[in-house]
Amino acid sequence: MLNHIGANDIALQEAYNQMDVQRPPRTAEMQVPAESSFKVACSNCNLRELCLPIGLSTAEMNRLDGIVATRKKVKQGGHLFSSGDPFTTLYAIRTGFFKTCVVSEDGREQVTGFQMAGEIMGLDGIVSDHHNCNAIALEDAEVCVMPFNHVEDLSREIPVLQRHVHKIMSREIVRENGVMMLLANMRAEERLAAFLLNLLQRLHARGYSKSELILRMTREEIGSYLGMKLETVSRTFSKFSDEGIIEVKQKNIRILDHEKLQTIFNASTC
Amino acid sequence: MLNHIGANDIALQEAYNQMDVQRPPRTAEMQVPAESSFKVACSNCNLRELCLPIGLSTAEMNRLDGIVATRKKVKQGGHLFSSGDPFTTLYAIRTGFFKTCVVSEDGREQVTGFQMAGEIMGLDGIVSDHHNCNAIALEDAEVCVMPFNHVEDLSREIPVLQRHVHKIMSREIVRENGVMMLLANMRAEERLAAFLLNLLQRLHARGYSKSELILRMTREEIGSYLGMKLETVSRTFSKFSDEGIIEVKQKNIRILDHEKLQTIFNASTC
DNA sequence: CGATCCGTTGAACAACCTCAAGACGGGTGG
DNA sequence: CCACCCGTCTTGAGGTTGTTCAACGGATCG
Repeated sequence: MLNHIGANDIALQEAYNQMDVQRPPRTAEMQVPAESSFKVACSNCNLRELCLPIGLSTAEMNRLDGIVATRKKVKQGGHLFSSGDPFTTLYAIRTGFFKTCVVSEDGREQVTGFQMAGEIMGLDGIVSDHHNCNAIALEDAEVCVMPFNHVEDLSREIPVLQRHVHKIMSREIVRENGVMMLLANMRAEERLAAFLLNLLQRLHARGYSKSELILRMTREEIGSYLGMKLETVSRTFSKFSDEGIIEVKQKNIRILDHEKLQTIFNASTC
Repeated sequence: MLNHIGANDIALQEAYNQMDVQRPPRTAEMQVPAESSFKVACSNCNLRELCLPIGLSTAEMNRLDGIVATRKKVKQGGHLFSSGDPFTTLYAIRTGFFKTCVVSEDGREQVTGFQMAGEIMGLDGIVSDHHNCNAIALEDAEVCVMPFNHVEDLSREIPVLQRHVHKIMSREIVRENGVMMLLANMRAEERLAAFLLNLLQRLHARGYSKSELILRMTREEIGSYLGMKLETVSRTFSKFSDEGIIEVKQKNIRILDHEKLQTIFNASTC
């Protein structure tokens, strides 16, 4: 059930359990203009198991290297793409953290997801050739630019890639099914527990601790995603803290009782 | 915005405006065993513009005929597939009406969508090779069975089909984004207005009236989809009725003031 | 024609929201 | 280096929406 709101790395969690990468501190020197870009190769990217299918031959891998046209840096707060922009490419996150959100005519913003390294963005644009949401960096980020025509061309020649693309889209559909369940059926505490567990799972798959995390988004953004007001998010954090389940220090969260969090998440009998 | 919760027929609405098909009354004779199936062809199916890409050559069309292995009838209340079933095929609805729903461990059911003729079901199963939701017929139905391996094989040879498959999946992602917005941000009246307008739009695209519809689902199923209790659904229907916006006679709904419904849907300033 | 499911309505209640005030922390400029 | 400022977060009090529980009416179907 947790997987329903999970990211596109569920099956790969085990493979990454032994990783112990720590995110390097961001320094001023690393912040280059948002539009700068340069050539790269997937075949020696340490995230390739997150983005690409497994079991490719060397020849196929070499062909796939061409799938990433360029990389692109986005500074914190910058838009990778905006609703209404023409759709031409998918993006794979190399570093950084994004939110995607839709905005209704009357200005209400709905965060539809949070994305981290190895996850794919832009799938919403395929149906209408225009993006349907905003993708905004919550910290300085770098993405791989994958022209969709090229993805399709290669998919026709590499069945494993074709299946992989289909799985990524299907996974997003299933994730959103889980969010619907969360929004329609769960109470505030269950939502927040589900949110934290999901983030922990995805971060753990990337080599981070299971018992600590840094929230890259504000309380308001969490609230938007979970269908509750920022005050309720804050109160629920406080409640968890009072109960000794977590320790909250601003954006730093330490998990003290993972099991209890799981129990809250599973709670039907409230 | 309405399109966010729309079905996979948005772009085709205009093409179908002139249709004037009325659903034939269901009789006992039409109800055959759920498992019966037989061969058919897409090329002369009157729903092909809803299921299939436009602009195919005759040769391509002939190849595509083979995409539907069989048809399958499902009786009201029957499961087309269930969560956990091995995934092998997609389904296109020929006649009838379905709901898809996920069930959490603790037994809470969440309706994730309602599907009608020309719409595709089963995309949720691709990611894990197992279905992730239940698809249940809300009236006697018939679907086209399309083995997914075959869909993929043909997609590799017919780029237009490949793109079409991608669009269908992207459309589902965008639809669910809209549902998230609805669940997280809207009040009961807005949700129900959005729901009615969406159904009307999709039915209209299939030749039905813009001012009348028959609900194939119960108040509870509507409530599940919209994240509210059946009592609230009923009360909101009554409220709309009192205000002269609609006329409610059990499952029969007549739209008296389409514009007002639209206004409620758009209402930010409540 | 009775059983059952479905829908409607009322009244009390709870969860969450709204509004408001104040605390904290990081960044900036003097 | 310190003071200030702004965005963010926390907490309280009171209000509102939607839920819960319950009873009843109506439709459908064997």
